Amino acid sequence: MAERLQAPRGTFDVLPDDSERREAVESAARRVLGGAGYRRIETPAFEATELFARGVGDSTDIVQKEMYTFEDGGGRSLTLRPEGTAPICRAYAEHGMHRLPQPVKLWYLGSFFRYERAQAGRYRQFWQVGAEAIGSDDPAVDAESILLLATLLDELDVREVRLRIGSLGSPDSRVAYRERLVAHLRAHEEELAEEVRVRIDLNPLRAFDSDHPGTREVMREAPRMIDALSPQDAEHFAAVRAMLDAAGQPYEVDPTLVRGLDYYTRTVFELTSDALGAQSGVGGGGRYDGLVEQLGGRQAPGMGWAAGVERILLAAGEQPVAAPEVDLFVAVDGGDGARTAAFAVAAEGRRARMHAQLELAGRSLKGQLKQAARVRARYVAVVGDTSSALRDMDTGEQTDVETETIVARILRERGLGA
RNA sequence: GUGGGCGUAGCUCAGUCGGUAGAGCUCCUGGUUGUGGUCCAGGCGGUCGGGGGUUCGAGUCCCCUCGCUCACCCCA
Repeated sequence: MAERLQAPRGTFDVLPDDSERREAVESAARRVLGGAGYRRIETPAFEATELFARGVGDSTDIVQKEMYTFEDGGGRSLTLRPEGTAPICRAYAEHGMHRLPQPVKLWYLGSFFRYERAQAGRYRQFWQVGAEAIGSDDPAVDAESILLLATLLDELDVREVRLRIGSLGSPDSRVAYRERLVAHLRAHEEELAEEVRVRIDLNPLRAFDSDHPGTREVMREAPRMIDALSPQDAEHFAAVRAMLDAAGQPYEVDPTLVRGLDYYTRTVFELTSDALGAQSGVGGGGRYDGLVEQLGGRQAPGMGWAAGVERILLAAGEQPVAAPEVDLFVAVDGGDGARTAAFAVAAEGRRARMHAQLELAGRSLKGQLKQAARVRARYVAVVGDTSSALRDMDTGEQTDVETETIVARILRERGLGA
């Protein structure tokens, strides 16, 4: 035998037994997001590398080391999409969606790619469901967006969910704040962890996440973004919180909440589940008021989030899905004539919109009955060379019938006929 | 990229001090009832992740390597 190939590291097959639960995520997303006026969008699986370099940010881990980048036959640098927001902003600009009633509300479900070491809840190809509202900076957009994700997770029975929110301010106050933070870190450089020191200029906000004792001590005294918000940003944040309060949505304000992508402004949030392992983030997002413009469109504020399908499934309880019922299983008890006749019976049943299955493996009659029971068939037609029998699998009753009348009989008995 | 754990049939696993590979489940066949979900019997199925070494002999010991997995990091 030749060497057996495996799915690449960090990827997985969705087998039939798993696919029903994933479909439940999709239909819940359609229900929750569609119900709020979001419409589905699909963008390409790969994009110009430039899109992510500019949109996500050069200093991010995603751009620095996690992208699947390749050159196509025409010498263009392309990248398998590592996230969904930048492509959607690109589409917004490309299709002139600023002419539509604002905000334009879009949702998506698809797979994304990041070159990382796989672990529980983290894969190289993974699926995300996401929502973006572009074209309004109203705090109601932020609150509604957050609430929609919380609702979606609730409907999918994701366990032990916690919501944290914060605000990063707008670019100018963020730049000023950043300078103060860097100065503070510089002043205490020798007390910081090595990896934090290396990133002082690249991404000083990361220092808040460190669990290094010396660093934590330094960060206790560090200036916090949330205290440095401009009056307008502080007001925006307060409005978002007031609306979450009004909706009865619990949350905690996390002044150190840092998201790993550069485009965020103002509101950021994260939903985590304690039912998960180390990768406890189920979904998160925030506002990105400068992104569309940065990608060459006209200025348009935006707000959105993404949630990991695998993590949703991991954090949701096991929910048994009932196997679908089969109306008719057509068994063969005879030679070639019987086989052909059986084929015709199954075909006729399907034309009558019945769920009909045919014996396809040359099993013994006993084996065929076993198979019929396995697929939860309601009736079994045992088709012979000259005559046939129809068996009710629930009652065990079996009657001899003309082969040609099998489908009509079932339709009559089940009340499926016209 | 760095650590820890683990790699024996499709799946879950056993394999004693190194002696030449087993169970349960699944699947197929037959019997029990002329044809199902019970029970019984049988069958299919494994280069013991791969390579090298020690040994008369390695699934068992040593080295290397690959893979899976959890964690760091980061995020969905």
